[in-house]
Amino acid sequence: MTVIPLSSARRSSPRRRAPEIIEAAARVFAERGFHGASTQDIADVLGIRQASLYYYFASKEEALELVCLQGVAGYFEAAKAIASGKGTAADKLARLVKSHLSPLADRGDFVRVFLNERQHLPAESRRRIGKWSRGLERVFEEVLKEGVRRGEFRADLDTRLAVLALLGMANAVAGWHRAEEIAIERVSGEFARLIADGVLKRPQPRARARQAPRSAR
Amino acid sequence: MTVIPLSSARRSSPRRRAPEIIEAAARVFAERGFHGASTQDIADVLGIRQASLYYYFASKEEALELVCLQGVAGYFEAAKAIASGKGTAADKLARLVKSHLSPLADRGDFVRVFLNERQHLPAESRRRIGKWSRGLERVFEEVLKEGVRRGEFRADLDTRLAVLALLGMANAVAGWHRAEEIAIERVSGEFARLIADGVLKRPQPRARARQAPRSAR
DNA sequence: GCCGTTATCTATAGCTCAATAGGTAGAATT
DNA sequence: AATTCTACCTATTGAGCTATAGATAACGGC
Repeated sequence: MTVIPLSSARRSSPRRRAPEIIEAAARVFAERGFHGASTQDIADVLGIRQASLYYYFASKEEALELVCLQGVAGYFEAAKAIASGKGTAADKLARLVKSHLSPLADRGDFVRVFLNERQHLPAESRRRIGKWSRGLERVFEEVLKEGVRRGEFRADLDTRLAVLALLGMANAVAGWHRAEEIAIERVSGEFARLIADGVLKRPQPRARARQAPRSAR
Repeated sequence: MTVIPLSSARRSSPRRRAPEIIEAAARVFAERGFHGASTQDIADVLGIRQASLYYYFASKEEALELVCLQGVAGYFEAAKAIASGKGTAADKLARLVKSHLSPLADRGDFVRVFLNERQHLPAESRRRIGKWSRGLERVFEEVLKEGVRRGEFRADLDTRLAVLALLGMANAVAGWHRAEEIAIERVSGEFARLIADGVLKRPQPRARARQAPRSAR
């Protein structure tokens, strides 16, 4: 018969030794977009032939999924660890921002591809990956709600909109942090301050009352 | 000879009656991205044949440029009018945000295409269009600097980073304002508040000292 | 009632691209 | 030493896409 049942099982295994290949894909996808990039472009980066790529992935779309997966990896876990840890809500928020921006330094291409190209994933993997995003939003929003409950944050804060604002602001960094020559550490700090205090100057606060005045929990 | 000098001059004129065509292009580009969309897709939206599109534009890239132009149109002028008008810096900032978000309501597709696809424009038109962006950033930054000078805003504010944060936050709205069912008016208000005040609750300010305590100018 | 213009159409050239088939040199395994 | 596996290669197919060429139907002006 025409069946070669091994091949499909085989094909999914040798991916272990392929980090270079997906890194090249990430670079190319980040630069030209998924549809704007050809598999030839990826091969050129690696110095191999176009067809040789198919030893490492079964389709261009699978390559995109692998890149996107590395683009979100760890975000949720890191955020959850911070949210369920110690500290005031304001402290947690600052640390969330910092932790959210730090991957830009060492795998910016992956993050950019996730942010800009995930829409071109086939429906199924898009939904699978989308869950991480929504989970992350939930973690951020819970910290905001906690802050409101504890009286640290404004009672009239729309936490949903605040999350979207915050993530929009943070994710946009991926778009310019190369062109602007500035360390992400610096950006994290400034953003945390901006989110907490805004731009307005206050009639200096007598006591720096950041500790929650309400009862525990 | 082989020259048909009329044709190229002709080609650029009948565009007057073509708003439907670029709107269809905007919709398709917004949905699938420039490279992910085919001219066939655009024709399908309009119910005409693929080749007929070339009566309205000379190339797919020109179509993208036309869409992008409508995606930025007016932003700079509106912002400049606000910046050079009356009011406190905080008021101006709030109005800038509102004016920046309002085009999303009636030409969201154009704005989205400008934001996400302008990178795929040919170098020349990309640079031409990029000037509007940079001009807009400058207007925003000048309002921020004015606020600092007048003592309305924090003296230690990094105005460049604040602009990027603010625009990142605002531009991200294009990505979700459909899915989240919320009026942009509402978003503008909440964002303006967020930018000014941040999320923190203050030990209630005695006097709502928003008027500049410094000398005029 | 002829003529130019406008807004389409059909047909197709020419190209790029993803993906498959099948081969092979060298390293590792037995 | 023979065999298997790994990491490529060459060659090609077939689909899809942009853009051009040339025809035409409807219509308004003269």
